Amino acid sequence: MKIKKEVTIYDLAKELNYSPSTISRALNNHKSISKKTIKVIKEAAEEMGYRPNNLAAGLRNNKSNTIGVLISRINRPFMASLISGIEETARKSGYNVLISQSNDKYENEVSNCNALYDSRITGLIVSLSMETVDMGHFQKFMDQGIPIVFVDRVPDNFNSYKVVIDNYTAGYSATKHLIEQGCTRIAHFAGAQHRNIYEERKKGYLDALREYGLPIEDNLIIHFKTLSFEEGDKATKKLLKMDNPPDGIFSANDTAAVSAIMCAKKMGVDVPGELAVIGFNDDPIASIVQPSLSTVSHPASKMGAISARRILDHSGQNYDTDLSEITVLGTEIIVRDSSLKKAKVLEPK
Amino acid sequence: MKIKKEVTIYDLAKELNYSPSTISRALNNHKSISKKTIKVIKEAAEEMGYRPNNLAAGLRNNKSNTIGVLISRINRPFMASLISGIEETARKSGYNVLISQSNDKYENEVSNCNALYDSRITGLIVSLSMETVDMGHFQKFMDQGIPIVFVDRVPDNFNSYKVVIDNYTAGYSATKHLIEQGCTRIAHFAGAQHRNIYEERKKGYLDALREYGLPIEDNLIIHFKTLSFEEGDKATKKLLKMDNPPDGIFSANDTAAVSAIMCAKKMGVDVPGELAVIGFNDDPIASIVQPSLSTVSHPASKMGAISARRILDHSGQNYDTDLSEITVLGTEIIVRDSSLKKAKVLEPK
DNA sequence: ATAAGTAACGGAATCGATTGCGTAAATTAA
DNA sequence: TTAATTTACGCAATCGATTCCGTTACTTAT
Repeated sequence: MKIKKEVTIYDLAKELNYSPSTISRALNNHKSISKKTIKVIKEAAEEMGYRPNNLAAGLRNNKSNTIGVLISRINRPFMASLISGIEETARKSGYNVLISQSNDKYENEVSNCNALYDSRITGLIVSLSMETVDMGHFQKFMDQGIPIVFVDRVPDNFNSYKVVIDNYTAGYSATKHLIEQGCTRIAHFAGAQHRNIYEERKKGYLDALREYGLPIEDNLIIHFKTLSFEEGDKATKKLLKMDNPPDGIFSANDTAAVSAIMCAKKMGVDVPGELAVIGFNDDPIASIVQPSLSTVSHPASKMGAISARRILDHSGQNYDTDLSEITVLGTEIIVRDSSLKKAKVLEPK
Repeated sequence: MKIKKEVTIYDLAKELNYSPSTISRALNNHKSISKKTIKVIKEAAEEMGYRPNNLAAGLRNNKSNTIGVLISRINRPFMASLISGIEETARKSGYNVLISQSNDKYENEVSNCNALYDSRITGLIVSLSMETVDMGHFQKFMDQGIPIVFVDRVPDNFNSYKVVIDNYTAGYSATKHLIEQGCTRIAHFAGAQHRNIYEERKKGYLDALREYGLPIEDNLIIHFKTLSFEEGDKATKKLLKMDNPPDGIFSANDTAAVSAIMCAKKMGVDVPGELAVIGFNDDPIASIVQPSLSTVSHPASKMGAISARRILDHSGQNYDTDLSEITVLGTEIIVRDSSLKKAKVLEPK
């Protein structure tokens, strides 16, 4: 089949006896074009099926009205919601969203980073891969004044926009909650400690224990590689077989927490009676598992929306590489059955 | 801070005393450039921090090495996996992925469609919104020879590439499975019937009943609007309060199926003893709910990969608008506890 | 009535990479 | 040795939209 010729502003110009400059200005509502002319041109454009060519405009303006997103994996509830929030906000302002996943490999992060740069994105939103230590691949964005927003998994040795939750307080509160439920030997499923989020959750856990005068036992702190279901199952089995098993677990994610609940049940250990469990993220599985999983809820979609807004609002601003602008969002402890040893205390009105 | 000047092929040309043509050809491994020159130019490019400008190349070639994705919502397990598969395949071939979500609104689908078109995407992958009936907004892609791949939720009045699962057979098999487990009054949670996937799942359900001589009872077929948890809960309650309640449910998705299980448990109805349940999709919640949910597994990521490949392989081909090329993928019945009334029969080796 | 101002538009360069066509030099064939 | 290729490049147009400078025809102020 034959391909129809695309309609350009030159075609419109010829058809309407105007210059391409006027067509362009009219389509962009430039003030030096009369209302009447704008109306005529826009109607003709509509009728002739004109569609702007973003590549041409982008080349001329050296930007593409596109936000690049660089994350580890799309098919995780948190990440999917994050992207969803980014996409919604971006689209409202007429921006497109380019996505890429690193699968937690540094190498992929670097090459995806370059691919996004080559597309001349307006800004970049990043959640670091597990492996990433060096930040060199982000420098070219800074050099060009292209804003970078790190979200959730952020670096601490690189200045830029950052959107995070207060992982320390969340970890502290989750642990405190278990303590208030009567737990005295609380284990922690910790994530890779070079990623800020896991490090801070652990710090919160440790400080809560200290504050309540509970001993810190190294063999109750399990360092996970990926916080997967399998890892969680194995760790739980090991913990529950100890001579003096823990009576609570604070897991740095829900997947491992759910595996702990299911493993405990299989081993005949009562949750929360003998083992209280609290997770992190509020994934869908948290409300489905039985007993339902207490957890820390993450405003994922909102984080995405804020990150996108950072980029949209940045336009033309000067980039101060000497400081970071950090947005910290609150979290919420969602108390469900897996941690509820005592009856819920009614809040005063 | 000052913005560094970007390095272009003209800068390389000046620096190395070659013409821009030679630089361009060298970077693209054109055969008329000597190996030695290519090596020299590429090394200089690397050293000077040259990065190609996709906008410029795209404008010249009238394409952007970008695949557009238009779906209803990103934060659904199936969709997230689909995109993940698309992204992986696309990136391996050096393509970027632009995403947009319609939130199941026809209006959004149309405007996102235009936005993607304006970015001169190489191809479009679409899963239709719930509302979409008219297909006019896709015509401009056909006119330009830009391939469209409909995936999962596909139209039947529009010729193009299509990637689907055999929803009819899956619905048939799921229902048959319940029958073989001894169910005689099987309810169906049906989705919106103007979307092919739900229509076919229902057809499969109906035919299985017919084949086994079971009566079709209209009051056992519940038509859902969104197959949400709440809808499922309500429907289940209604069903179980009937004088002659069903002994099995085939739900067109897992969310509603899980809600049925939880609702039944709350009402003291044994699953699968008094009510066997099977869902669709194999979402993560399916293996977490107790009893674990039998379901139909969807090769989501693979569907994404195949869709992307369709577009990558299409390049330059002639578009025959008189036929559809349909790829049908198999599904698998995953038998878990929610449907297992009888002991599992061992397969012959 | 004349200078000054403004409204409405056109010309042409520009963004960066690609590529058809042309050409000089080097190599091979005869 | 000369003609015929082949190798290795350069020139300049091109893609479509934007925008800096004009320019012309009107208004408005004085």
